[in-house]
Amino acid sequence: ENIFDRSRMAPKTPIKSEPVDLSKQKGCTPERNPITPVKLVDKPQPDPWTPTANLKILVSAASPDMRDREKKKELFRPIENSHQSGTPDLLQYDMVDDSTVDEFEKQRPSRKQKSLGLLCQKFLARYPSYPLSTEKTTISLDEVASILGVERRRIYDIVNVLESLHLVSRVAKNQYCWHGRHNLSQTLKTLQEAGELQYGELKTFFQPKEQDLEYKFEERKKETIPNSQDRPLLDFSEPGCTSASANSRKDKSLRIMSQKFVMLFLVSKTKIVTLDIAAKILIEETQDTVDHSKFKTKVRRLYDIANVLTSLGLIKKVHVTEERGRKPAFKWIGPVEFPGKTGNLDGPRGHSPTSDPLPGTQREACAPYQTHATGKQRFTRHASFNGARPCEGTRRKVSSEPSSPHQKRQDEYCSKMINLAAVCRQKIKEDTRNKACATQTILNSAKNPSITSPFSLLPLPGDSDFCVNPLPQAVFPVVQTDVPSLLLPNGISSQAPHLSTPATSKTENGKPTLLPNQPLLCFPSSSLFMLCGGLQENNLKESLPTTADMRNWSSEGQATVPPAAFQKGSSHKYSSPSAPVDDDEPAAKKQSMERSNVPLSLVVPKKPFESPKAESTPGHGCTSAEHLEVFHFDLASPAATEAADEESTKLLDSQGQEKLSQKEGPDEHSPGKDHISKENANQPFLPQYLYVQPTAGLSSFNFLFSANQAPGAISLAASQLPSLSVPCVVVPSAVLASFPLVCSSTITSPFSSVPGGSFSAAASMNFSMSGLASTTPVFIGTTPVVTPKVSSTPSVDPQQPAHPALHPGPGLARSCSAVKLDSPVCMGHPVTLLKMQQPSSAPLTPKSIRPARHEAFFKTPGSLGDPVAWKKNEGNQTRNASSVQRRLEISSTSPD
DNA sequence: CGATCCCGCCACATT
DNA sequence: AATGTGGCGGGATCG
Repeated sequence: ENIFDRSRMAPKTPIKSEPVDLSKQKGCTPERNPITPVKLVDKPQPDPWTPTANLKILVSAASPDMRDREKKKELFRPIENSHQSGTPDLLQYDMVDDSTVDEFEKQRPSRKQKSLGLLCQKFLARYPSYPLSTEKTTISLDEVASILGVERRRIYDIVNVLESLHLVSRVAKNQYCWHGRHNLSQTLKTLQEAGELQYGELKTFFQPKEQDLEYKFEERKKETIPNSQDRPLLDFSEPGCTSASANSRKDKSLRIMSQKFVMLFLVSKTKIVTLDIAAKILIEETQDTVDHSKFKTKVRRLYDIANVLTSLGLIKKVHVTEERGRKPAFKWIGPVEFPGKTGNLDGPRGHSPTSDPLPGTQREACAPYQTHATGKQRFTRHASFNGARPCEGTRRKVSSEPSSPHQKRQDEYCSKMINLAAVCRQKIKEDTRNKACATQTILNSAKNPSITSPFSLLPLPGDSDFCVNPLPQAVFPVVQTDVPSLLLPNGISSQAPHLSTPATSKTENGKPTLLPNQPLLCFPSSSLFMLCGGLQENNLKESLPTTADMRNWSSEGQATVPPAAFQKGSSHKYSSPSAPVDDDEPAAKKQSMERSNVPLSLVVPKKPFESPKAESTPGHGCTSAEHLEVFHFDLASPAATEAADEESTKLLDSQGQEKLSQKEGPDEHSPGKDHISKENANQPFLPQYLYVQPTAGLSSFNFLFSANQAPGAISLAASQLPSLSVPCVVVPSAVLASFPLVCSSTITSPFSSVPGGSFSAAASMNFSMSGLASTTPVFIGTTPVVTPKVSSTPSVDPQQPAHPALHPGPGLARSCSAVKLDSPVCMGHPVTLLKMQQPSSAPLTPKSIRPARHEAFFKTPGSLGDPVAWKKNEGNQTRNASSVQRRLEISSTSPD
């Protein structure tokens, strides 16, 4: 409730002012910004996902009853409406704002607002992309449905797809277990392998170009591919466990379709799959017949799947123009190469191996049940681990199928499938021995939900996932290695995916070392979004959704990305240094915290280096501190970003720049705002950069830097960090400052140092952050300068340019390297940093600094609220704005 | 008008 | 039989 209120409050204010304010203040409150967007009035559309979700959640929390009632319509509406503004939603109820908003929006929900994609984002926002291994999150369908205000049926659509990727597993009746993205890479890899077998031949066909190809494709399909019907090809999932019986029902076609759909992407050279081709392929045997109706239905389902995958940031919608015309298609934007083995997570990168060492597999699936497992599955699983039994695939046959006639075929297919599976399995094993092991275990464990945790616990090779968990052991050693891997994982829902891409870039960049650094960051994907959303409101939202953007960044930005991945992992690692134990607890706590925040899940990374300090704090102290840190982190970054964005946007926009945009991809977005949003999105990444952490309450420091690495910058950071840990710290303040700044420029005051100029600087910083620069701090300094640059052009190109300029910093460096940025920047960074420190810090002590920060933050209207509040999650939008502040508070607090 | 895809009926599975 | 799942496709929206 508290949260709720608070959020409301804050938002409200901003809201009120809305347009006007914006124009005036510009920076003032981040919140506003979001609101501003509202201006979108026109309908930004971007979706509010997060915000809305938060709102809903809040609402539900506040009054379940209301929720139910309103649930569908009313609730929705308001939310939706508000959602534009994001924050307002919550508020919506009251508030003047409403009136305002309502006026515009009110009208009706608009179908988009109820879209599966949006719903999925909301759903994903509720859970951490990389939950700690130790904890298991169970999902109650009814609960989620009511919270999100949708019918349960819709939740099934989401969960089924997520289940196909092993992000969740069914535990029991109405209960699903959230696994997060830890095993995503592994799952994708498996799918890719399976896809090679099944569709490898067709690869060529995928190219959209020719129809002819398509035809061929189809033909082959028939031949080659077995019919479908099979169940999950892959289903790694669970092992048989239980019942075998399971088989029942047609296998969830949606699940199978989802896997196949993903496989098509993974085996496609272009990574682009048009809907019609996918539908044809997926129709399976039916083949010829292909009734038009059937085709139509299939396409419908693909849209459902695509919406979820898009929300996950694995694909984005594109259009391929063929001779005939333009056809709807989707492009894979998730990780492509999976490191030899495991690859987990990393995905994005493609590079190789990062570290593969890790392997981690982890578990994934819990196997929900056996049910599915069909023969094939079995194999797969089996492969994974024992195999054994399973039921056979027979069940299927029996079942219904309209086309019983095909049974034979099916059988054949099944056998083929099985063979394939076996092959795949072998390959997989070979490839990833480790994985396999892990997987197996996982699988086994998977069965039991609880099991999972064990995995995590286990250090195994598998853990690689970076896991988070790995805790102690892994932690130490791992650090670097792990980190990278961690990075990979982007996670995050929408963001995450994005991240992944970036990750890739990272990899490139990276040096492994760098990577390690990255780990630092983590941020909850959602959180980011959330934040962003709050700030920018709609824009942000959009950004989120659009993974594509993310990609862009990543690709361009290079670095940008890593962020997500690390999140948790990184944090862990860092923290780990201190002691396993600490890690664990903290981790656990974190998780819990995160989870609660859900949206925010961050990981906090603690720095190993610091760890010592942390340790001092150890346990609880540490934990708390850590958490705090984390939050700060996350928040900060987001906030900063947001702020930056806002300001920048505002400023820029006004000027025409926007461009901060960094990277955004040129691709899509066009509108200024969009850009912004992108930026925001980027921002999330920002996190990569730095982090500050205060470790123990003490001083700590924090800092951060970017994951990305910036070579130069990074180097600094890295070296520094580790060693320095302390000194560097500064960042936070900077960050904070930035935030405030962001918020509104107003902040300047806080910033004291910066006033006017600084202000701008601050803004810039934000940008940078978002942009990529990992090094946020740097940015600051640099930023200012950059900012101007930024103005450069509008969007597209600008992005980078701007950023580069902006970023210069270390993170930048990375980015530079990768992207266009200029390296020079790097140089700047250091400097920047200094600046940063000075201002804030001069004082070395973090604490002292902090206060200042707070002030700044606080300034913001939102004000703070308790950390707790935001913790909760939702309310995000509102939070966004406020979040920043809160963060600040927290940070300060925590230390305290 | 084609692309999307929400909505929810209703069959089948599970309890 | 009740309840959980989820296939499916009509038809509303969107672009």
